[in-house]
Amino acid sequence: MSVTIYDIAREANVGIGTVSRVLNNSANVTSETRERVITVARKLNYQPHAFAQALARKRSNTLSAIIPFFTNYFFIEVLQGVQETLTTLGYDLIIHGANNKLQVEEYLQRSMRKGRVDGTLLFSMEFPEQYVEEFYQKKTPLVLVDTFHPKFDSIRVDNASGATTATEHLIALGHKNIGMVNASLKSAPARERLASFKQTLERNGLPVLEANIVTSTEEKNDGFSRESGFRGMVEFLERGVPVPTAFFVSSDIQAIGVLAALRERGLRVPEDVAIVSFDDVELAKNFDLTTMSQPMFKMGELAVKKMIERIENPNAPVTSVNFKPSLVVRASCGANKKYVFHEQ
Amino acid sequence: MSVTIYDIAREANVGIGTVSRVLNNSANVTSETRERVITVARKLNYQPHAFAQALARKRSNTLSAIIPFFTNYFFIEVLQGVQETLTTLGYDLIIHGANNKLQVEEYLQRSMRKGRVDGTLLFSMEFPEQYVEEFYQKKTPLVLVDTFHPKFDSIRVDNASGATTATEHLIALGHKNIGMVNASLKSAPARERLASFKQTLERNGLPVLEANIVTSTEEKNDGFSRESGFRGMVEFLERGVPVPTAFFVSSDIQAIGVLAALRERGLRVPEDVAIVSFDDVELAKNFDLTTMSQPMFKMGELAVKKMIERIENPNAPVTSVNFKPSLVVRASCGANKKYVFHEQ
DNA sequence: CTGAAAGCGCTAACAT
DNA sequence: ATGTTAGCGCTTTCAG
Repeated sequence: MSVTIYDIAREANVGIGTVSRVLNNSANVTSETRERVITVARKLNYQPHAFAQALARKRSNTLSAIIPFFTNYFFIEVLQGVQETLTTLGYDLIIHGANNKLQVEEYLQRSMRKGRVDGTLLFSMEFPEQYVEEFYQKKTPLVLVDTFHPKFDSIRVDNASGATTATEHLIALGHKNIGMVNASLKSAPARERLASFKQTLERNGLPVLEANIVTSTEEKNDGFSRESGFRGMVEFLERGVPVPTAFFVSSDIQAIGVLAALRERGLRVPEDVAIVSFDDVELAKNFDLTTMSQPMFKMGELAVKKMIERIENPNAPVTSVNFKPSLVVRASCGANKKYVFHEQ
Repeated sequence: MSVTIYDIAREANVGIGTVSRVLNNSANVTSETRERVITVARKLNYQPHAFAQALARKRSNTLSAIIPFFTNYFFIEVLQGVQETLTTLGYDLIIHGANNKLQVEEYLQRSMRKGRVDGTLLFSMEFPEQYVEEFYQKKTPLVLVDTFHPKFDSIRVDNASGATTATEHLIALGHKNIGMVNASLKSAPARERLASFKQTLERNGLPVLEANIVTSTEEKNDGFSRESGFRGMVEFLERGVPVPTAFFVSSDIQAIGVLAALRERGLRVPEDVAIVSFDDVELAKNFDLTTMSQPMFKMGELAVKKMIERIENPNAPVTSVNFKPSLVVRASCGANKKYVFHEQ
């Protein structure tokens, strides 16, 4: 069988209490006995039994993350931040991939299961209203990532700020007629990005033409997809209205579709049409997309920090932090001389 | 505090043993008392304490997966299969993202930590030789996914079969001069795909021209990247040799780069150059790539099944299953009339 | 400073 | 059929 503190205690001629004390670095142990215990533990290659610890400590040192398994991999990068941070803190991460609301609820249920996890992270999906009271009352540690609810801690991207920056960049480049290719309005980020886009236009004395805005009606991934961008732009071009000299696109993945549609029509990027998108996922680099970059890894790190704080202080006031995306200028906006990678 | 079997026992006027028995569906309980216990448990909203169970059962019902966090997301799809299957079996999944060998070793160490997990899944990375003995001796359940070691169970893609099918498809389409864009030879799949490509050519009486083979020397992700494909094809075109009428590309992601390089040179796909790639990740669909499809979700499912079998029978002979990829014909090979999506 | 003992919540062997 | 008891491995009083 595997080695326990009893084995160490026997071998080191001490009580198990002492062994536990040195293993946990708690005070009041002679450096002499401490040494002895440590030596024996190392010699025996002792490994603490996580569950026994969890049971005795009433704390599992593990978190769960409920993530959408279908998305554009934005969350994967955030998850990486979560996971690395957790590792340095000695926590483990259980993941639950959810593809629909039902599964989210099921996993939320599990999270309530006493003792299993110390807290849960919910990614990019709405927290179901019917669980609000329960989580709130029981003070189950919960941190929302890329989603929001006033009663729980959350970490988000400042869509308003990002859309504003993107639009202003296009305006600064001299564009007067700017369009937008948006995802489905079912998605909160899509709504927020649209609103700020319009406001920025107005604030700069530019007309807001509904004819220049295309909104996805696709179900899949709320229209944050390449096909959605492609079809959106194709439909737009068929409207026969004058083509704006620039477009703000609500995600990189859509922008890639937009690029294809534009090229099919013989329009060059950025010479004929400038593009600024949103997210800065790995692919954006490949397509030389100017885009609003989100500090995904950092968001993951912060999510963990918030969670730890919440676990340690269940009654602290709810916090919500918004990360302001930063503009990454590549070729698609035309600020640089380069052509867009795949359109050369 | 939360409700325990003691609470249920008291309320239902039975012993905790009985409560445990009905909760575990073990035999020998009057249906009358069973009813009573169940009713009380439900009324009290009893939730078993996972760690206490794990401690008593000496089984945690959780697995860990060590995954590369940087790859082309092939593993994400496999992971989804793993996760869903696990959920239906009542298992939990702890993930460890590793970006280098050191981290793999660290997580492997953790896996040995008694009691924490019942087994571990290692994805797409080599199992370090120095751990072989230890894992083998201790019979720590281990299943390798998309990687191989003779001493442990593994689930892989049959690269030889896939490369053969891909090459034969091109030959069947009438191509006589076929090139290959490969990833780094550091990667076993790349080596295997190359070998079968050559063999298939020979077997069909076609010449194997080294000048028609481009091999990536990129470190990052072993050359399985868009940039790698792009640069590879650009370099090839600069060699000035006659351009083959078809290419087998070792991954979808590289093929996307190849497409860009070809188009830059004014070569159309599939009219001037036909392409067949490998993987069938989400993007392949978007680019209308004819490719070798791997049943990723199924591989995940099977990995879990193998793991369960291994846990239940630690001494069973080691198994290794190879999934034969199947050809998915889209536009890039020219078998269909359609043009390649982004090149229209 | 340290040993002994009492749990943590549950399972399983042992009685009855 | 069901109650009782002894652990599972560890933490944490409580004495001394």
